[in-house]
Amino acid sequence: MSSGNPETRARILDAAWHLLEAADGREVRMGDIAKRAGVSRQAVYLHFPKRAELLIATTRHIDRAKGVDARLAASRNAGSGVERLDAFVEAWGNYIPEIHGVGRALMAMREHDPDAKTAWDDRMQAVRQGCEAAIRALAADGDLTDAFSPAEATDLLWTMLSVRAWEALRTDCGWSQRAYVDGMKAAARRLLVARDGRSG
Amino acid sequence: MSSGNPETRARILDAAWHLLEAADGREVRMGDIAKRAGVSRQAVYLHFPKRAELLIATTRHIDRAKGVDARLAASRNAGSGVERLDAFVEAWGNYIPEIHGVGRALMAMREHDPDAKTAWDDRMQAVRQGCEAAIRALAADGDLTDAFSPAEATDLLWTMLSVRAWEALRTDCGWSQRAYVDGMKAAARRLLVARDGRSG
DNA sequence: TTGCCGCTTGACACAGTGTAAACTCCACCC
DNA sequence: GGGTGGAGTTTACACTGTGTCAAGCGGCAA
Repeated sequence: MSSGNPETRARILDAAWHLLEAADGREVRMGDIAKRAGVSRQAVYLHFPKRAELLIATTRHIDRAKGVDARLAASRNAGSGVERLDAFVEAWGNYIPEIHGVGRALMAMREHDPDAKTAWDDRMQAVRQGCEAAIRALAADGDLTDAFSPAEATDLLWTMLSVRAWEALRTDCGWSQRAYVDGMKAAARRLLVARDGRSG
Repeated sequence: MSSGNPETRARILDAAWHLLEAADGREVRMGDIAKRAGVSRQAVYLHFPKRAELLIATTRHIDRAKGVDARLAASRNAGSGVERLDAFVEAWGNYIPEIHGVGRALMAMREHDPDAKTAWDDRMQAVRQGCEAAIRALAADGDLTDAFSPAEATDLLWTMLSVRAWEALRTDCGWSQRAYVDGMKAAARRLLVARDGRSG
C-alpha cells in the first residue's frame, strides 16, 4: 500500500492517535506528530502524503486496536427490536469517545478537503446503517412508532447519535459518559418505540 | 466602537453576509469580502481588525436586518406550554437557515480562535435560554415528562435544535425546511411532553 | 562494491491572515 | 489659500502550516 517500514508507520499512527486524543482544542500539526513518533516531519509525508490520509489511516488504526466491529456486531444479536436499539445506542455511544480526537480533526478538515469529507462521511454512513438496522428490527416487532416513517426514524436516530450531539451533551452540557448513554437510550425509546408503557 | 465610515462598514457586512450565505462549502476569504464590498482588503482590517470580529459583527448585522428578537419574542406569547414549545421550535428552526452561512464560518473558527468560540457560544447560550423557558412553561402546565429532569430536558431540546443537527437533517438526510420544522416539533413533543395523547 | 531502502536535513513554494508605512483624496475650518 | 485630520489605497512584508524537492547518509543484501 505505502512505502516505508511498517513499524515506523505504526509509530506515526500511534503518535497521531495519542496526540489527537489528548489535544483538547489545541491544534495537532504534522510536525507535532513527527516529533512524538521520533521521526522527521518528512518521514511522515513519506508514509502519508496528505494530512487527511494520515487522519483517515488513524481512525482505521484505532478501529483495529479497539475492535469496533466486534462491539457493534454484538448489538446485532439482541433478542427484540427494542433490545437491539438499546444495544446499538450503547455500543456506538461508548465508541464515540474513543474516536473523538481524530473525529474532531477530520470534521474540521471536512470543510475544505474533499478527501477528508468523503472519509468521514463514509464512516458516518456506516453508523447510519446501524441505525437503519435497529429501526428495521423495531418495525419487524411492530414496535416502531407511527409518528415517523422508517426513513425519518433512521434520520432522527442517526442525528441524535451524531458525534456533534455527543460533544454538545458531554462538553457543553457537562453530562457524564454514563448519563449520555442512559439519556440517549431513554430518548431513543421515547422517540421511536410505539408501545413503551410510558406514563409521562 | 470602530473607526471608519459607517456606510463602508455596512457595505462590508453586507458583502460578508451574502458571500457566506452563497458559499456552499467554499471558503470565504477576507480578500473576497473586500472585493465584493468594492473596497481594499486593508479597508476591511480598518473596520474589523480580526476575521472573527467581522464574522461576529455579521451575525449581529443579520439579526438586526432579520429581526430575530421579534420573532423569538412571539413564541413567548403562546398560550399553553405545548404551544410555546411548538412556537419556539418553529421560530428558531426557521431562523437557522438565515444565519447558517456565518454560523458555519464561525463554528469552523471556534476550534482555534477563542474569540470566535466565545461569540458563538454566547449566541447558543441565548438559544438555550429559549429552550429553558419553553421547558419551564411545559413544567408549569404539568406537561413535562417525568422521564427527564427539567435540566436534562433543556439539554436534549437544545441539542436537538442545534445548527449541526439542522445541517445533518437538511443536508445529509435531504429533509426540506418544512419537513425539518415539522419533524422537530413532533420529535420535541414525543420526547418531552407527558400526556400527549400519543398512540404509537 | 554496488545499489537500494528508509530516513534525515535543509530549502522552498504557496495560501491566507494580519501588520506597517507611505501616499492620495477630500472635507472642513480658520 | 493653507493647514489638519479622517478614510481609504497601495505596496510590502512577517508568520504559520501544508506540501514538495533534492541531496545525502547509514545499513544491509546481492
